[in-house]
Amino acid sequence: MVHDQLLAPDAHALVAFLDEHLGEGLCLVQIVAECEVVYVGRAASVADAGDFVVMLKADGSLQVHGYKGVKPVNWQPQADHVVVALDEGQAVLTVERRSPEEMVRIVFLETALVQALHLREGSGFVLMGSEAEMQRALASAPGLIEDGLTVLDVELPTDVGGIDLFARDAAGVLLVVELKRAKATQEAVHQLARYVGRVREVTGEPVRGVVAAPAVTKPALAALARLGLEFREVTALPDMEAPSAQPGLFAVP
Amino acid sequence: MVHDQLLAPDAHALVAFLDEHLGEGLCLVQIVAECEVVYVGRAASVADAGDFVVMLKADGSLQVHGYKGVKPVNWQPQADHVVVALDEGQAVLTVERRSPEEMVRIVFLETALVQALHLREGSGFVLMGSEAEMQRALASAPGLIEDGLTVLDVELPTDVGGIDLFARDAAGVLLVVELKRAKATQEAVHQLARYVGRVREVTGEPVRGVVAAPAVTKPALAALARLGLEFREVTALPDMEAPSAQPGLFAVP
DNA sequence: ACATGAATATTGGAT
DNA sequence: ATCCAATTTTCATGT
Repeated sequence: MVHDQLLAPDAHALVAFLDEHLGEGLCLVQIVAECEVVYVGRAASVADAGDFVVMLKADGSLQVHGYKGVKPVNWQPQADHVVVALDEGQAVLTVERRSPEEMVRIVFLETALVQALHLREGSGFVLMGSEAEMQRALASAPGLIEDGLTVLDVELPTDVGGIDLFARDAAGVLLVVELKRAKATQEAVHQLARYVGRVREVTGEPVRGVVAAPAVTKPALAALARLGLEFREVTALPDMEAPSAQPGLFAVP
Repeated sequence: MVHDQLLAPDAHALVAFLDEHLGEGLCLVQIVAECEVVYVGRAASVADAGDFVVMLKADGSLQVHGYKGVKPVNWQPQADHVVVALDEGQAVLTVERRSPEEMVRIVFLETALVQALHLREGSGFVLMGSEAEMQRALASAPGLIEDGLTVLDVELPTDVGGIDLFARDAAGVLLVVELKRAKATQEAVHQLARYVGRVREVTGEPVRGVVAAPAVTKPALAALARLGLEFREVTALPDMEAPSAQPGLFAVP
């Protein structure tokens, strides 16, 4: 897994190391160094000298990590051009990308460590509790929202956006459902209001609107009331207090 | 910068290493290993055995990186609880967090490398081209949007959200500006329409609406036309074709 | 290539 | 603590 490693290389050694390993197949290269980072593209930024972990993956993605946070200080997704060179005695890494046109340039002032890793691809990954999954679950069991619902459509496109769930209630009234996998905010309410308004215009029928989410913010609930819309609590994941729901998977000892 | 390092440690050695270094001050710990990762919280996920780089920062944030992409396979921002233990002969790392309640659990099957780094905090970081900066620039030079504008307010709160820029045009007509630092989409148009509608209701005056952005999507432009709203091109960054705009900073040889 | 919308979004700021 | 809005959002997906 650890392919190669160099402690405290000088600029020449660093450049040679990167030249050798950057082109390689499934190689992840890391550099721990004091460096300066400049970014120009969608925005522009300058990071003065500091200690960072620079991570270069085989797909051309770059990230520069500081001492805190999940988010890198600087990054570049899927760059098409990675160049390393000696410039005035210092190793300089330039990562470029077309579309959008942007660039990260890293000057290595003092390198503590450079290493090349070989990461075999993980075999399987499963995620549960996405909004897409919620949508499927509710479409096949609309009683979770309300008894007597008949689902007419899922992800129904309108000229103001796609309606998550479109149905008719037990009384035959049209119902638009806006789905959120996390706590619903005012934005969700505005979205719903837009859809409901459009459906009313198009059909000429009365239309109910429901935000379905595990929770609502207080202002969002007030906005719903003001607009004559509704909230229904729906959870994205099976209740973890009830371990029988998904035996094995959620049983974390 | 490289505080400590262990190649191919067994489970005991790994646990001891982590116990020693995880508590330490400004310490970033990395583990390169074949492992399994389980996450339960806002959603839930399982990653089967694969090679990953696990990064633990001093602030309690965790990320698990695979062979590609800027985004980690699994992560946890600012966890409050990090525990490492031996479980059936294997090192197991558990990272927990309250609010929201969630957890990542990593079982290390075969560890290639563990290292503790000490990253001194970077001294300075400057970002240019944010929307906030655009707002300040336009507020102090509204002529960039249109001649004769008088700015009435910035970030004006209404009950349907905050208006980026509120002004009166040369003819004295109210004008609502929705600002976007990147290409404006239909979402921006809907937002603007909402603000304009609300301001019309409240003031009873005619109100113009403008999306100001470096570009618009074609559907968004159509929506603007349909709603009687306008688009104005405004760039977030000084033109990089004109290197004199910001001498030095944008001059990347 | 363009446009849209979700995300375990993360993060910072305001209330 | 809660809520909102920006983000170099990234990323997958559909057209």
